[in-house]
Amino acid sequence: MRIGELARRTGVSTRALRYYEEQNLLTAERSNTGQRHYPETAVARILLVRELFTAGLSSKTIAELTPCVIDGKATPELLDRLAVERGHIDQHIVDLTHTRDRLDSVIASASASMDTGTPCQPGPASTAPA
Amino acid sequence: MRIGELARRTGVSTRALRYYEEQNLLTAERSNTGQRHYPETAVARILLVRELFTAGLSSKTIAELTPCVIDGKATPELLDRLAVERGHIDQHIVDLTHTRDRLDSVIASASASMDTGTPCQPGPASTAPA
DNA sequence: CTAAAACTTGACGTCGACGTCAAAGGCAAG
DNA sequence: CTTGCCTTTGACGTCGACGTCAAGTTTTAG
Repeated sequence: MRIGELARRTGVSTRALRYYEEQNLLTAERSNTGQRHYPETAVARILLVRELFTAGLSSKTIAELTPCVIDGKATPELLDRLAVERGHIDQHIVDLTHTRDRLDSVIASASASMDTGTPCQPGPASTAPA
Repeated sequence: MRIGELARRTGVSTRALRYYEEQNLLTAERSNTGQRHYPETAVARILLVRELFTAGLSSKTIAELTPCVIDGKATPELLDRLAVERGHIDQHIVDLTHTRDRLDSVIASASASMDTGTPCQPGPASTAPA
């Protein structure tokens, strides 16, 4: 498969795919005229890379970890790095959950104040009041 | 309180604080010589702003929503925006949880393969195999 | 064979959240 | 008054993940 089809099938731009290759997140066979050719497995690989980008990892980190995730090439150091990144993601989840809950209570009290017509005395969830 | 103390107490640089003001995330009194002076409540406000930045909101979005979160100034439109952002955060949590679980299974199978000495046949969690 | 579509490398542009440096003015201590 | 830290505005720099031309090949459709 060539780069255009891979782009369509993954929803990732060709520019991004070339960028991924440049960052060693992806390898490609070359035809004798220089065009990239990808195997079917490239699709899953791209989706993994996207997933890790979405999780906030940098291309450098992804480049270090994908061999482990894809091929099961795991050294103790890579497993450490993997655990560290897992920890970051976990912390991010904790933070996001906290923020979401806070927004929920803001929405709840704001909705209530709109219902009652009161100017919204902030409830116990607000951090602001002195 | 002047900008330096606020910076120390929030762990945010003075540059960032001026940037926040420029983006209308923060207001400051000015002394007759032009120096910024903040009330105690500014500390909590900064922490809220940081929380929302961490949650992936842009300064523009934060500027639109903080009046609602801080002062309870809620119009139906703001409540909508708030709910939309809550949804984004929620989706992000779902994505991150999925990625974390995937990393977990990679770590588990990689650890197992290191224990057994096998070259790590990917388990049911891997998306890669054709 | 020819025109269109797809592909190549190279290089500059973008955007957001600041970092960093510069030049100048403010403020409390000795 | 001067020393030294704090603060001011202004403006350019940065970094990552691409977007966007540009100019030239290659592949495909007719």
